[in-house]
Amino acid sequence: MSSIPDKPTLDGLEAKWRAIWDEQGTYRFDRSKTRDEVYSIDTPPPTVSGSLHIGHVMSYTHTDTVARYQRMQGKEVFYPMGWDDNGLNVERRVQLLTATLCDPSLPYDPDFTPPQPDEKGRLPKDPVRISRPNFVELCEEVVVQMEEEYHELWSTVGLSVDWDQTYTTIGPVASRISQKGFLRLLERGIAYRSGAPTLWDVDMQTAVAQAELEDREVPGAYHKLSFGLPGGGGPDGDVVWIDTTRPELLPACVALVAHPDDERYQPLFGHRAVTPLFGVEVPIVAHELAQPDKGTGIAMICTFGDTTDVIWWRELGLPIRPVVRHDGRFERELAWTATADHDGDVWVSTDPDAANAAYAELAGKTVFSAQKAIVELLQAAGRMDGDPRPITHPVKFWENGKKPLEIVTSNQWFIRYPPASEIIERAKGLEFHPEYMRVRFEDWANGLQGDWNITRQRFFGVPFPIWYPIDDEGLVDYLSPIVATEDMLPVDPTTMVPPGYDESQRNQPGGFAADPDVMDTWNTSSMSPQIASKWEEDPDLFERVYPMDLRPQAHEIIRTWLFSTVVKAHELFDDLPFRHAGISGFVVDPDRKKLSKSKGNAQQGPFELLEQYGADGVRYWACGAGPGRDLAMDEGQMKIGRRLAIKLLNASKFALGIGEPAAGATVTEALDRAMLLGLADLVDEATRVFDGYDYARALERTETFFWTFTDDHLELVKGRAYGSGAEADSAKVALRLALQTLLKLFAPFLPYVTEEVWSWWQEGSIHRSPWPVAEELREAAGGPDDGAALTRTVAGEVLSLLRKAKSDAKVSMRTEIMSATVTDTPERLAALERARADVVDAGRVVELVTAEGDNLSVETRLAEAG
RNA sequence: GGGCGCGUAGCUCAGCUGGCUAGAGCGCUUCCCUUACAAGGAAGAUGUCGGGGGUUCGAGUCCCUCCGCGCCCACCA
Repeated sequence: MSSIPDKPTLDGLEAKWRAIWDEQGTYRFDRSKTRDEVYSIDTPPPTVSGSLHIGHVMSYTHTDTVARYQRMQGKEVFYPMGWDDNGLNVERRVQLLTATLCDPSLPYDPDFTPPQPDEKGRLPKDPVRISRPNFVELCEEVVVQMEEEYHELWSTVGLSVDWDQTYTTIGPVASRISQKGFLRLLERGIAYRSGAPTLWDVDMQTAVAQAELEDREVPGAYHKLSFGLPGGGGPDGDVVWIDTTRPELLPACVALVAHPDDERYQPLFGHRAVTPLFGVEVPIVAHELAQPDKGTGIAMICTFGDTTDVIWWRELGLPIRPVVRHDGRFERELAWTATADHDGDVWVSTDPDAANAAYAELAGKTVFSAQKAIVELLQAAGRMDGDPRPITHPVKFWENGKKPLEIVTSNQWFIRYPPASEIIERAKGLEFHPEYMRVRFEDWANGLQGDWNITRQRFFGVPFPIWYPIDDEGLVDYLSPIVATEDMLPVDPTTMVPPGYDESQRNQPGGFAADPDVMDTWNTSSMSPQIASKWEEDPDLFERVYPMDLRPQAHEIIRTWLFSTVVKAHELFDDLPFRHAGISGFVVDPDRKKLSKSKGNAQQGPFELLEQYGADGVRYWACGAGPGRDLAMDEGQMKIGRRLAIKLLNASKFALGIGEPAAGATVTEALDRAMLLGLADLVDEATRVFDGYDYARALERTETFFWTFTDDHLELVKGRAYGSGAEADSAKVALRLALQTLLKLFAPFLPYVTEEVWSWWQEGSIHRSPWPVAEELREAAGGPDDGAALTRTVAGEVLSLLRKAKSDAKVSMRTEIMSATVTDTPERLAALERARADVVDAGRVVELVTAEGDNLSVETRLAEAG
């Protein structure tokens, strides 16, 4: 407890209280508490590759208000912090920051130092190729720097995180848990390895999961090609015209497809067509996904042009003719022959010489160049109708990628999804805040196509605890994995040796080879509840905090993080990983566009804003948006928040400065009772909405009450409070009780200023003090008093009119009113009588008379100015 | 194409299960150094509650429809 400062200020509060909270362990998790006494939060581990922006501050502040509320409600809050330093994003950023490129074939160089920027701060244009261990080292260095930045940011914002409970998604605990989850699913056949068409980013040369896709509108063109129809029977006789945007995939064509009800093509089903240039016979098949109104109504199926091709290929049991390599270029060596050499040979042509000549023009080219080349060939051969017709169409990209995705075949690890209905049913036990966000979860479950590919052909991430045997001829058997045992975890197969082998057998005939890939970052993030609560690492802790109470997160990652976490817990624990999902919106600029650095509309960094408006001011702005709502970037609101904090300082100084009431004093006066009863209602509402995760409304209601409290109540009672006797004590008791309550109601939002004021006159931290109880306020007010509410209303209105008289007369508020005549209904006049002395005092009225009338009016005679 | 959300004063938003003359703050106008606060205070002006129907004694609040904005999803030859 300290004294009340003469000149209260917000300056320096952040540094002061951060240090004290840290030193006193205000937010430290007390692990003597049991699960029912604990409120646990599955904090989103921020991706440390991203640049810090104000959007982070908003959503994390929301979670913090809930954490602080629950703590004051008596819960022991488990509020850890993780760092997502795993995955492609980090890797890309490290490539950019250090001008390096990972080349796994290179040996480790212990003396490597990354390229240094020149005098203009620029890095060399051509990246230096380095080994995988060197690259991982660089990643770890960059990640540590960014974690420090985030820690500083969160700490300034005032997140009540327990900094002893931190984890990283690449650290040994996370790796072990992630790998263990994988091994358990592998045992049950839920994780499996399979060769399948895979969405592939040709730039990064890695597989990409469905959840990471986005559509982009890009220019393309229809090309109308003619296929031969040896038997005739088509609408155009012995040829059939198809439209395609991917003519370069003609050598990969495996069938033509039309809708089963399409009368134009029904005669062709079961017959064969011959591809132009390549002379390959392909079946003409029917499938309901073919759209009669698109192009000519009959399409070529290639392996693979888009995801529809994959569906057709799978459902119609077609052969595969892969032509695009993993680097996005056409295969160099393909040869067509007149007859099949052996069963299943797909490179058979009616005119192999022509086919091989045509393909020679494509071999080794990028998809883009190959398209130009094949158009020339088709036009020269008279197999194309006119020129390409430009269109704009949506194409799938990796959400962070630069080039359209290709679909290539490759061996990958998958996790089998349960049926959508099963996941949706499981999620019924999860409360969404706001509830309407559930549809995004369910839409995603219902739209799933195929299983979850968790393999990434990258270097920085959690590796698979897997090796593959090499036979005596040196061939790796990728479909017979050697699995690590759980006691070996975490495993890096490139440096560790599988059971029963020794290092000398690595990459040798009869030996073993490491799985070269790493896991999808979401495969690890999806176990954040288990990682934070240290599943099977610290069973005592796990018991106390798992499953979690709250998963806070942004709506954009419902399909990734939320979905995969629910699926993992469903499979591994047969339960939900948390009970509530608090979904936050975005920070948007005034044009409603998502705020981001890349669009150049994020002008001020978060540290500058925190410096300028204070953490409390920024938090006030952040809490202007309820769950799921977007929030406009608005420095004006931060300014208001700062002003509110200053007002709290001054109002508190005043209320406390009047002095303490006599021991045993009670609240007797109508205005005091009414104020406390109103406050009790406020407590009820704030509690109710907080329980429903509507922190924004709790703040708004509290703020509204507070301004009325300072503008009217304080003005009305200040004269009486300065006096002595029971009436003065009534005011003092009520003021102190109200102040204590309001500070607590504000504490989750404005942790610094409320703690500062609390420290003037109370022991301990406000953030560990109990949340106010409405009934206690009602008792202090002496029980219900319906009339008091009217007294409060009428007194406030009359005071306002008295002030208006002075304002209209352009005189100081200190000017005396010689006489004031209040006209109103008898009932309201009676109510006013209970506060007559307070109104007279606050309005500086010499003589107050009343007259009955229909509605409120006030006539005044002012004293002479001067 | 399907779905979700939003559209209330110049700006940012309240308005819960329909009910007395539609609210707050910012901004704006006028005024006030009043001993909690001039990084303040008082007072004031400003709204066809997106448009059109409907239910109802009564609708910003419920139903239908249209328009605009945002987001999510989509099998995109």
